[in-house]
This record gives sequence, structure tokens and C-alpha cells, in this order.
Amino acid sequence: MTPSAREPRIRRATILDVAAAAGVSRQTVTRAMNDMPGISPTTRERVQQLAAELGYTPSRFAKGLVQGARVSLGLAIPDLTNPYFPAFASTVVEVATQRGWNVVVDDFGHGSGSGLDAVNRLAPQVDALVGYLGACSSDAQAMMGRRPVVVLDDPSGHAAGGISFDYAYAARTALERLQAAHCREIAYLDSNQEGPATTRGLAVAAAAKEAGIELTVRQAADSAPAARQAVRAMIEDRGGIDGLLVFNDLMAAGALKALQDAGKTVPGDCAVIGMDGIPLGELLTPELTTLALDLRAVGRAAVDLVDNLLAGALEAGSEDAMLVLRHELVLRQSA
Amino acid sequence: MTPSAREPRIRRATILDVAAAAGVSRQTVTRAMNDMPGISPTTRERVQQLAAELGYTPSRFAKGLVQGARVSLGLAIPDLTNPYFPAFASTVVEVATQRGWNVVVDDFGHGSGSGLDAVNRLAPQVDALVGYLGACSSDAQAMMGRRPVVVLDDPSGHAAGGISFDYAYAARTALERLQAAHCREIAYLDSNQEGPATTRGLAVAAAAKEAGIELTVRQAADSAPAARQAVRAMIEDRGGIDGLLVFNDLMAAGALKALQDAGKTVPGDCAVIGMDGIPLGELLTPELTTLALDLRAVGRAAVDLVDNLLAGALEAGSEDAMLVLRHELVLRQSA
DNA sequence: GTGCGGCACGTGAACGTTCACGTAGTATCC
DNA sequence: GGATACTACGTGAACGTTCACGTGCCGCAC
Repeated sequence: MTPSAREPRIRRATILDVAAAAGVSRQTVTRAMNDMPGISPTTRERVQQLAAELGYTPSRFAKGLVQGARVSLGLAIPDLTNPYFPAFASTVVEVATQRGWNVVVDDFGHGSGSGLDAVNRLAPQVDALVGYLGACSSDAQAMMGRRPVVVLDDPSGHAAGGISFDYAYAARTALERLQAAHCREIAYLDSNQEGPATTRGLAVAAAAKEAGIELTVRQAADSAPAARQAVRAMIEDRGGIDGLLVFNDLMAAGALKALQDAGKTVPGDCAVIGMDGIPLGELLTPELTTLALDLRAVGRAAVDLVDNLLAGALEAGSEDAMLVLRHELVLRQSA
Repeated sequence: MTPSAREPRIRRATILDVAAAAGVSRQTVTRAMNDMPGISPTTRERVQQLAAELGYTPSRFAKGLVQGARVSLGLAIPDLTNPYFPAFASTVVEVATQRGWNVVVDDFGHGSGSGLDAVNRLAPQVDALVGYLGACSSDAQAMMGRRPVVVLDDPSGHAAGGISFDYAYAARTALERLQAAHCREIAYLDSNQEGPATTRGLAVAAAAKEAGIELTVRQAADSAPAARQAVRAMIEDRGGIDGLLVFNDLMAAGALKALQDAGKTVPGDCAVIGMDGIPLGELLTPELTTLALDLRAVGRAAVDLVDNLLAGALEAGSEDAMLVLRHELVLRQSA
């Protein structure tokens, strides 16, 4: 539960050891280690040399305690093996690093855990929290106390900050595109991660109804092989599908494979549209048309929210702390 | 440089605030917060309630200081947008999390920084360090003092622990496969990340010489578009290439694209072999033959080394702390 | 009623830094 | 030659916990 101290409490060298070895005081060692003024170059050099020899490294705990530093940003990710999340995480890490944060990453999907597990692990160790936490944003905020929490993709989120996506717009845009490509039999392949229907799934269903489209819906696990399997089954059940919208790009990759397996051409026999716009899409054959997120903008926005919440420039839970971003259609070969 | 404390040092609630509010002592609050014995259920409940109301969260600095905890593992990654690294990172995060570590990830490629930048950022904040640090393993160990450092892919590494790969074996296996596929004109597409020739490049050249193969070598940046561009140019220069070994799977994906652009079939006109065995390979068309690493084994080995070094079960810099792993050929469609 | 054990809770000390001072000694200025 | 300023260093206090004790109190057996 609580992170366990590892066994043999080997006494690390402290600042006093270095001070004693150099025949100076704590404060002089501090000055040497932190390149502060008020110390002669000779002494500085000698102390640094001695510190290196003793293997002295300042305790981040002691330093953090006295300085009250806010340096660690927690990043909770459902599944790093799904390329969307590294793409997102990499922009968060990049932006946050630029702003002086250290990013602590927790992947809670692997151990088939929930977001709450990640929160429990991260909360004691970080000064702010960002992540795809599913439905546990209120628990997260409770665990984090007054520290900033930014939750992605949970419109009902009860965290201090939130970023969600305009799926109604995305769904409408995708279906319009499929109609423009003269698709008659349109299907949606959903993820089964969140139960009977995802937020995306509901938006697609609504958009289809609005556009008078009779939509075939199928669910599969959020992975390429599962999607491949599901589309294979879908083709067997209902051969005539000629337009396919998919929950995300990874599953779309699997869908493309299944269509190829069945000897169908894309987009000739069936057009395919993915969602999120990860770089993978460009490497597929045919290249994947997708509703792309500006991933850099998402990452930047998340870190912005954290910084602003911390600075008190935003009121926690206020309108301004709840961002809504849009997917934009990127036309490539598959639709 | 040093992580800056963020501006307004808003006084967080401390254990004393909670104690005062509850009319009990520090220690009783500690007992309540950490579910320790020696406290009545009534008091525990009341204190927890009050703590939540006050937004009290224990300071990890104070706690770490007194407990001497080793909880944070630094993970230095050159470029999270290259899917190899998330694949590696995800196993490290998974395994390390299981063992009670928090993983602090630093991506030093984006800012066009070097591994040394990552080390400078991570060293003050972590209890151990793992990563692809390029050539700065000795600097890393110096910054980390006596704390464990495990460096990947730097055979000359001067860190406490190391994991490297048997590229001679990999190169031999790949070239054998291409020869078995009756390729006559074999080329190697190298990365230009490390200068004129990479460790992998040298191994491939040596293996080619050994096998009596006259090898065409070309370099490109470590990305799919750059590889695509380079292979396009290679085809223009020397059309007859019918066997292509590529630095890694991401670049191989770009190479496949270039061959398709040129109207060549794979593996008919040209066989392609990638390296590292990332999941992406299976999604490409044709599916990528590759020299695959057991990525889970690599991640597990890295964390094992850290734990053993920390426990003193391994001597830093000893033979046992230097692992060599092998790529194994995974035959798919492209060769 | 005395002794003893257990329960619920409190208190001094320690963890390793940095901050905000304080203090010698030396040079500077007129 | 005495006040002033600067340089190079030292010292008490504080940061917020947990650890290892210590202390009342109540009940119970004999």
C-alpha cells in the first residue's frame, strides 16, 4: 500500500559528512553544491570534489521539506501499449519538463487495475495530477486534497480542471464524410472498455439518428487484434458494410487488417475512418483517414490548466477550468 | 536549473492543523491516516473526516525524510514518439509499479537535449535511474552518487548496471535470412543519431563482411518520414536493391512506404527486415519481419538490476550487473 | 485493595536541508 | 585611524513527519 522503504537503511552521506570532511560548515557545503555566492572558488572546488568522492547527493526530501517545492506532476495513463497514450504522454512530458516539472507516469491498465489504483499510488508522491481517470475524478480530487487535478475525457468530472472533447462534432463530421463518399451501409466499431456504450458511441449513435443513418454498432476490446476479430465477424454477419467508423486509430488499424483479410479493398469496397489522429495512421496501408486531435494542444492545455490552478489564476471547478477541444478531419487514403 | 518552487507559498494544512481541529495529538492523526492500531474507531473516523475537510494531505517530503524511503525510479527516454520507447517504457512502468516504485519519466529527445539533460533533471528527484542514456553513463553515475544506475545499449557503460544487445548475432541472423530469401543486392538503412555509424551499423557491416556480402549502407534520421525519404533516394540511386535491413521497426515502416511509393512489391521485389519487434510491425501491410526483442524481458531485467543493486546482491559494475540480450527473428510477411 | 495488563493517547527526538541571520577578518576611503 | 563595506564563512531555527517511548485510565483476577 504505502510505498515501502527498501530494507537495509544504508546511511547515505549527508551534508554534515561532507562538511566534516572539508572542515567547513553545512552552509558552506550548501553554497558549494548549489553554486551560490559567498564562497571562494577554492573552497567551492574542494567541497565539490569531496562530495563526489563521498558519493554525497542531497536529499530531495530534506530539500523539498524546507523549500516547499512543487515539482512532481503525476500522469495517469490507462494503457501505454495503446499508441494514443504515449503520443499524449510525450507532449505532456515535453511541455511539463519545459516548465520545470518532473513527470511521474503511472499505467493502470496493465495490471487490469482501475484509475483509482493509479491515484492511490500517485497521490502521495505528486503535487498535481493529470490523466485519463475514467469515472473516478471525484475520488481523485478527494485523494489530492487542494492540489490541482486535471481529468481528461470525463465531462461529468468533479476535479478542479478538465479537458473533454466535442464528440458530437466529431461524429457528425465523420458520418458526413462517409455519406459524401456514398457509403450506404455504415457501421461503428466501438470500444467495450466502458461498458455497453462509450461516450463516443453515444455521440455517434445520436449523430447517426440525426442524419437518418441506420447504424450497425459492434463492440470490441480496445486493441488491434480484438478489432480485427470483431470486424471479421461483422463482415461474416453483414457483408454489405461499405463505411466504417472506428472508436480510435489503433482499432481502425485492426479493422483495416480484417478488411484486407476478407479481400476487400479500402476505400473501394469499404471506407474506414479512425479517431484521434495518432502518427501510426500515416504508416498504414492504406493511410488512415481520421478525426485528428491536435495532440500537442491537448498536452499543452493540460499542463496550462495545472499551472493556472496552482497559481490561483483559475478557480477550481470553474467554467474556465473545463476545456472542450475538437477533433478535425484529416483526409488520407482510407476514406 | 534547480526545480523552482512555485510562487505563492500557500500554507498547506499540516498534521498539526488536523490535530488541533480534532483536539488530539500529531501521533493520533498519524495513526488515523495510516490505519495504524492503537486508536479507537470513533476517533479514527472523526480525524479522517476532519482531514478530508481541511484538504490535508501528508507531505511526502517529511514522510520520506523520516522513513528514508526509496520510492522513485527515474526513466530516461530519448524519444517517446518513437514507438519502441513507449513499448519499453510501458514494461518498465508495469514491472516497477508492481515492485512499489513510482516511475519518473523524462524524454530528452524532444528538446533536442542530450541524455545529460535528463540526468540533470532526474538525479535530484529519484532513488535510482534506468534509461537509454547514450554515451553519458559515467556522468550519470557521477550525478547519482551511490544510487543504482542501469544503462541500456551502452556496452562501454561505466554505470553500476547495464543491459546491452548482441548485435553481432542479430546482424548475422538478419543477413542469413535475406540470403536464404535469395536476395542479391542487400542494403542496410542506418540511423544517423549517433554519427557516422551506429553500434548496430558496425555490427551489420562486420556480419556482411564475414558473409561475403557487399553491403550498401545509407543513413537517415530515426523517424518514418526520414526513412521513407532515404529509401526513395536509395531506389533512385541504386534501383536493384532486393533485400533491405533497417535500423529499427519505425524506420522499416517508412521503408515499406517508400517501396510501395516506387511501385515495388514486398517481399517480391524487395525483402525488408526491421529490428526490435515493436507491436507496430504487425499492423503494417505487409506485416513486418523483424529481429524482435522480448520487450517484457528487457523491462523486467532492468528493474531486476535496480532492485538487486539496491539490495546489495550485485556489486556495482560487476560482470553480473552487465546483461547481454538477444534479438530473435520473427518471420512475418516482409521477408 | 493491590497488582497487572491492555487500550487510547501524548511527547521528545530525529530525519537532512535551507533560510535568515550573525561574525570574524580584510580591504577601502577620506 | 576610524568608520564603512565587503568577503568568506558559521549558527539557530524551521520545514512536517514518524519512531520510540511514556502516561493515564479502566477492568479484572486474586
